[in-house]
Amino acid sequence: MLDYEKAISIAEQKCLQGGVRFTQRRKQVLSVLIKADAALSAYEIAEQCNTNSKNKMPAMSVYRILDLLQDQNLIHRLEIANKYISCSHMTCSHEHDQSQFLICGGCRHVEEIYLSSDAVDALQTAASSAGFSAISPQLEIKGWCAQCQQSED
Amino acid sequence: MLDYEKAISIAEQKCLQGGVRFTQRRKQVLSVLIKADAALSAYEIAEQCNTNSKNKMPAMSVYRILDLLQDQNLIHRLEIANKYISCSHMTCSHEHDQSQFLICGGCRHVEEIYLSSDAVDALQTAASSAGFSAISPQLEIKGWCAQCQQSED
DNA sequence: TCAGAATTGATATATTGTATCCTAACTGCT
DNA sequence: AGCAGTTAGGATACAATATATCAATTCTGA
Repeated sequence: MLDYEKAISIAEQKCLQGGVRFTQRRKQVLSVLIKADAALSAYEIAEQCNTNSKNKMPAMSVYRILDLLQDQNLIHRLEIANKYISCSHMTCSHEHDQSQFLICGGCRHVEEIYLSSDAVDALQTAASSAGFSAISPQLEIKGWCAQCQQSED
Repeated sequence: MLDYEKAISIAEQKCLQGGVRFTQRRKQVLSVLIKADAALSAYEIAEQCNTNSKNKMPAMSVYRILDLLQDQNLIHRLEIANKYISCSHMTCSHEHDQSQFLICGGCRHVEEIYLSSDAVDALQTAASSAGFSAISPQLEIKGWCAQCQQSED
């Protein structure tokens, strides 16, 4: 899990750089995601916010804030799982332009992995020969986690 | 695009082998997908059915039928796009256990690609070292198609 | 302080997908 | 053919995810 204090201060910086404010509402949403250390749906995030605080967080606001946090590269949206996760590279100083996620088809558990550059290159090549000129830097791969694999037997 | 007549007759066989009936309703849904030669949402399929025929096709039935067709390996569900596409290997005689789709983040256009076995191996290796014992045979990759790439400029 | 921009609130609605229960159609058996 | 059991489809309700819109509020810079 990310160092919470560090992550928040970096988020603050990134928002500043991006010309947007790091408001209480936005901090609240990001905090939930960092502390959860797992992929959560927008409505799960809203629920979390509402148990921790009396100031009601509507789902609508969560979506807006998630969009913004994504623009600032602070979180990722996992399209296969319909969930959101805090960027594990947030506190790194160097640049990362590739993130790969394994998503369990059974329990929807999400695991971040690191592909070899060869594998990434192969994907890029296949994509461009199909007329896709720029593949997304984020790859989602569906699989079966060890636990769900077992219970299938 | 698939040879329609051939595809339908193969679907009939596969259903027979699978111990399920290839009813008119199921044929209707599969026909729409084959003829569309593109990825369609469940509701788009229902709409298509309803313009071609007077016998109303409820979305609920479409979902049920899509599930079944998927079990028989006649169609694929694209989770990133929330759409369905007829299996382009339906009329092949040999086995295929890998399908890879490129999905445009802009227009949601879907393109089927073929990855080298090296690339697939790399994915498998990365997955298993993360505790995912069996990666899904279907890979969805998000990117930007040539057209959407242009209009971004 | 005040105007304009950014942010949030509030409400409605679209889209995608499931749950449930009942009816209709088909199949295999006698 | 007639019946019992299974499979398939219809109908309705609703859950989960997401977007659109407009008004109110808060912040920022001049």
